[in-house]
Amino acid sequence: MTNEAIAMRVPAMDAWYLRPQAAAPSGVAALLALLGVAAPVEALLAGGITVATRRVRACQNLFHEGARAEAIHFVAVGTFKCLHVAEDGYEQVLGFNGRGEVLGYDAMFSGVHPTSVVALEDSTVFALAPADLTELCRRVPAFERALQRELSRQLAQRVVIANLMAAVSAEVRLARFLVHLSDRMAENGQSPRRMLLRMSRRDIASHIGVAHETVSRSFSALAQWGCLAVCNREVEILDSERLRACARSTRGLTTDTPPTRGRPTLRAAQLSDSSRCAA
Amino acid sequence: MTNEAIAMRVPAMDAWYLRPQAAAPSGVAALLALLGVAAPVEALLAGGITVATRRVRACQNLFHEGARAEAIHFVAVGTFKCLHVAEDGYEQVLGFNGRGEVLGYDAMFSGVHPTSVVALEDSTVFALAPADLTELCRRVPAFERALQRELSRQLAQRVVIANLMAAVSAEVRLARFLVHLSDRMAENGQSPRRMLLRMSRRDIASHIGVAHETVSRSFSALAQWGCLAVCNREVEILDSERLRACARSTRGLTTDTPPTRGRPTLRAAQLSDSSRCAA
DNA sequence: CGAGGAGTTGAGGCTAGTCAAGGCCCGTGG
DNA sequence: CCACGGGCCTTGACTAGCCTCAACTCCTCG
Repeated sequence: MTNEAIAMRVPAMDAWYLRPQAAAPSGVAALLALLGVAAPVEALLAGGITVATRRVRACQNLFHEGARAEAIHFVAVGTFKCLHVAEDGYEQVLGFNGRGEVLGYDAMFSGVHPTSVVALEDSTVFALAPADLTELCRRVPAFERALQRELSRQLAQRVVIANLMAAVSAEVRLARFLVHLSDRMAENGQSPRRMLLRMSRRDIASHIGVAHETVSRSFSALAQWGCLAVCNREVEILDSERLRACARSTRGLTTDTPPTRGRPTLRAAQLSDSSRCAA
Repeated sequence: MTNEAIAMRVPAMDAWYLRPQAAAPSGVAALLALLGVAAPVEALLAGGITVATRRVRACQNLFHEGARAEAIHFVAVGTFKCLHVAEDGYEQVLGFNGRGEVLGYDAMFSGVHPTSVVALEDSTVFALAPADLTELCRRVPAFERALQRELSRQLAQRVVIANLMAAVSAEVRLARFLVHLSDRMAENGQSPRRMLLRMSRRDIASHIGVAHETVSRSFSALAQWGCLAVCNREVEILDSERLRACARSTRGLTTDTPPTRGRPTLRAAQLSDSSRCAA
């Protein structure tokens, strides 16, 4: 209903979206290389499987929520955010995806995308039709294993989201977000210490369930505590152990996490004389 | 133990809730009947597939986080909670599962359970070994479709969790939780208006990301607004439309999507005067 | 050069967390 | 049998933390 309306509102983009764009460079081989899957030559040479390459500009949708799923995508270059739009337009960000990750797998079994995916920068994906996906799984067992590993990760996403949005302080949520991001960078062979955030503060705010100003303040707090160095979207983790300790802390327990001379001026203490708020 | 006791306290409601529901002769036929899958007789007669029946007492684990997954489970009778335990012992509740739902599917592809599952009342599950699961899918296509539908739902879980834990007021979160629960009751052919909650306030609190006292207050608020009648764990939805309107409201909004106005304000506040809650 | 978005920071009000007390119900043990 | 202890739930009081609004800077883009 609303989703159709939203889809209709962007005809120009849809035209671009649906353009053939032809199977580019290497096709199947490039996809398997991206996933780190070694494949027998005969599997590559056998025809019938089409791997399309699609470029998506920053801020454009890879696909819209509610759209019929015609392909499964693998991020080759770039970063995406996965989100759900409420009826009143509020964007709930569900996660961010980078190189090697699968997009739209959650539509494979229902046929309809339950979420929208938007590029955060100019990006490239490989697109594979469901039938070709099945065929590739049959021909390359290692690919099937990679896909199943990815499926496990998708299923585990709810734990990640719950941990990020749990009832803990904003600084802890941000710390958990950064730790998670850092871990994934490490998995991808990139530096887990220096990161360039592709998403806005607002996107992070939606993802961890706080206001975007609070994200900003939490970055400042983590920096003051010596965990981070922050310069706009460039983040360097200075003290990984302290950051992880912060990410581990919950609200129920005493402030055991930032005991180390973190707070230069305890703002809360200064504000203690805030008269009364009695009814 | 305590759950048993509590269940005993509401005999009239339990009689309604726990109505016979197919006394389950055991085996494959019972499992397929549970899922509403019609199967050819020959598929049932052919041996080789073992469907075990397992009883789990209230407050006991069906399986533990980190355990190797040896079977996939289908809830035949009862209710479970799915949770993740943090290092400091904090229980993050990820969801609740009732009759007909699958438990432990997220371990199928990794071999290890990423979450724990605990019975909220004395319950019964069907257990199926992975190999038998595959075989049953092969023999009964309708079962495979049912399983794929379930997989879609599991993948969509992160959207549900994000909506429940998003940055909105506690009353809205609780309303969303109840609407979701009501919808699932309706799907199962049970009354979507009168519900007996099998989980404690604390479990709900963890699930929607607030303190358990706040859950209590939010129940009271929804009752005062005329949405609900609440008596301990017995909940009756008096005004479904108002409850859903409350569930829809959000606290913030992105200036991105709606080019026009139509700000839905912040709170569903105009619903105030409602004499009493007892119906 | 102005417009506008992204990010930061401050001030203040309000939500919800925390602590506490009390009611209710049960199981245990005297 | 009853007293006791301990869960669960509710409600009240207090207040810490976060949301909101607002101002300002920086940067990009037309």
